[in-house]
Amino acid sequence: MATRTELPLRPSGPVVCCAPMAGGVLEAEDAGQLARAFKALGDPTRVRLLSLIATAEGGEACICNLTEPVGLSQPTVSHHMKLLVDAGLLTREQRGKWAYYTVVPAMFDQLSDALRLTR
Amino acid sequence: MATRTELPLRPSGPVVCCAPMAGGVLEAEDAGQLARAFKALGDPTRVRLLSLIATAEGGEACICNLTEPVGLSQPTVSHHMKLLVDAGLLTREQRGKWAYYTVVPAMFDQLSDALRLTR
DNA sequence: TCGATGCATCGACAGACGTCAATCAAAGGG
DNA sequence: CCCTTTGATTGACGTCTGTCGATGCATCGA
Repeated sequence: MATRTELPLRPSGPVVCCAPMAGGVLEAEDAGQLARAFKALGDPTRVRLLSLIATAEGGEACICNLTEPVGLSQPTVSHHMKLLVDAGLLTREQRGKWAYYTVVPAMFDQLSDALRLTR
Repeated sequence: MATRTELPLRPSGPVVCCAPMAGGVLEAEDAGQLARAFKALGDPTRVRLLSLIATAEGGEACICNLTEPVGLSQPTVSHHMKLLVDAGLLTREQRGKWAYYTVVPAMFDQLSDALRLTR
């Protein structure tokens, strides 16, 4: 395809996402991929959850560590976490009774690059 | 803690977005600022519009240049453009009959930085 | 002055979203 | 084995969002 002036899409990347944004005009599919990820970031609660996890000891946190800080019910927090995992921003690992969540740096890198207008 | 892995925001940007976030977890207000901007990016049509403008001749475009590429009605395109302007991602300038839209690089820089986990 | 053009606004509507209480499922501990 | 703990799922709710057609408001050309 002719589109590839910037915000390149790594076909071989570990994470499936994103070919933006100032290069050729983004086609519908690429725009959809990007928008899906950004939509997950478009809620203040989810931004706080990500911030909490990223700054937590060991870079991980379980639901029980997150419910109180954000001041929402446990089902709501679980709901947001699922969205973040589905968006590829977090990974989930079950250890015993607890579910530990960790950020996916590669995804953040890709999104960060997607917003860079200059090469 | 020692390594500052967080979702930071540059407080010194020329664009009004996002208060300085003192050291650790993002507070509610800061998270809200960030989320507002990302929410504007959370729609495929808006991502395409931004891409179209960023790659356009002279870095600007009017509604009439955007309606056909995205395949939506003029009112809908105007609606999206207003959201993008309100989010600080675009500026609008009326010249004669036409309204020209341009991207705001500083805002993209800020958001890009906010997604960087490593300092 | 009149008609055409470019956009914004309005009103409406279907679908998506954020939230909660209630419930369910699995893992540990006694 | 129960009973507690942790977290996911379900069902319901009010609100927000994306889209359109119709309309209003400037600006320009004739």
